[in-house]
Amino acid sequence: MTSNTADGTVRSAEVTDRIRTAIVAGEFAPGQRLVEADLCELFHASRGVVRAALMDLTHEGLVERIANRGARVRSVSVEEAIAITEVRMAVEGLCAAKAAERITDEEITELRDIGRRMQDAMRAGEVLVYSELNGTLHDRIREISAQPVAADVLSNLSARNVRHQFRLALRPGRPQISLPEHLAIIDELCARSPEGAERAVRRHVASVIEALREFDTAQASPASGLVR
Amino acid sequence: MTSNTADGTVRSAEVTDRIRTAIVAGEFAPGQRLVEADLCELFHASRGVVRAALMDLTHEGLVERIANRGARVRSVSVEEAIAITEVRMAVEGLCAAKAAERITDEEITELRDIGRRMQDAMRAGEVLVYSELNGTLHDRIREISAQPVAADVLSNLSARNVRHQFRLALRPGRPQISLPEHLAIIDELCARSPEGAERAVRRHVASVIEALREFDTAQASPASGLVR
DNA sequence: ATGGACATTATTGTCAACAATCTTGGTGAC
DNA sequence: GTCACCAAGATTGTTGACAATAATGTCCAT
Repeated sequence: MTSNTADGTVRSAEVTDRIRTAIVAGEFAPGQRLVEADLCELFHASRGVVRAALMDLTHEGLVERIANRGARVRSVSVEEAIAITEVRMAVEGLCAAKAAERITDEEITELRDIGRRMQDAMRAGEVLVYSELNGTLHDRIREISAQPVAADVLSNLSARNVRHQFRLALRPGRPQISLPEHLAIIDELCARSPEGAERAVRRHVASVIEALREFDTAQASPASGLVR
Repeated sequence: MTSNTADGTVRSAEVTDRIRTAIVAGEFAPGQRLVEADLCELFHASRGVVRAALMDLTHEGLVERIANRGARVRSVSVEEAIAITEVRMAVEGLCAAKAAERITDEEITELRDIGRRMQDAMRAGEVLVYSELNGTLHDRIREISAQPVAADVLSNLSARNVRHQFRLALRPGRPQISLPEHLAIIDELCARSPEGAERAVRRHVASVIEALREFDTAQASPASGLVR
């Protein structure tokens, strides 16, 4: 049951969600123009709500708008994905440090459990399960840190990056690299060491950046340097 | 010459700017309700543009909106100001590190010049000049770092914090504390030391947090603990 | 052919009216 | 007196129509 009105039109938040989903899922390709009238027809909504949705998504960094010239799906270059991840590294480091100070005994067992399940998933080759656990781990650290501003910033940053994030997770060999890093983060948190946790998070995200860079060149070189 | 239309109504961006200015200047007090109809009359704009402006400002963190219940000026508690500043610390640390890697010789002389002028301003007791130089220093570091995402996040964070930032700068004795910290940042940047610059920035922002905390208790205690 | 002025079209920006929703004050039953 | 309920008012959410703007195509002079 959606929050549609009786006549089949949808509310503002719904339209925002649906456009966001479509962008994240790749149904709207990066760079594609988003003409308000088209979206109205597609979602059976009025232009007002579509406009509002586009404004929201612009602030989320998923859509790019130029005055009087319309909106388009923002295409995040690898370069920008790296910049986003660099900031994530700084802020997640902060979260980890704060989480290490505040973590409770129950949360420690919870994180250890997540770590175990990540190991299992990797051994079983369950890439998607691993990727999902990865997400919950990062989320839980945010929550434990009790730093609402950081959580806000991070949710914004990862929204922009979903595409790269996703493609990266599916890279063969990637879980093998990131698993020990994740386990190290969990260890430091459970040892209640703020400095250690921050260091571990930074090491991890630095390795993500490294992988993004490799991904960039790996993509560019098969076309014998003509791309970019 | 503003971007007004012939009949005296104003464009969307104008209204956003004017509301933002009014909030930052304190004309709209924290917690004050912002009724769309009132703002329409005040700025001679239609409700559509006022709504858009409020949405923008909501994303900037200056305004708080609850569905069907309207918007109000977001009141940033000292607690939240500290959280904001903590994130700023992390991100500005990143900027400083990157800036130290990229800084040119011209920029080094420029920063040294800012440092000298800050010393002069403090010796002369010119608090406002000092405060302004403080702002330009932080801005220049951002620019030199060439980290657009970090710049984005930071501009958002400081927009939310203007009020506390301002009150803090006017505190007697504050420049005496922060000046050496600023000079240390400049020194590390000019020495092109990423780690040193990040450390110096963190030390500085940590001292800002400390000052915010003191400010909090200094405000609370005169009322003999009844506040909070 | 080419380049510039002009009309055309596609698209976004703005507005005022209407609908939905929440708050507030009152009324009556208990 | 207090609670639930309902009506009235205030305020936000939505819509479709209209205005303004930028992109595109056309025509004519050179």
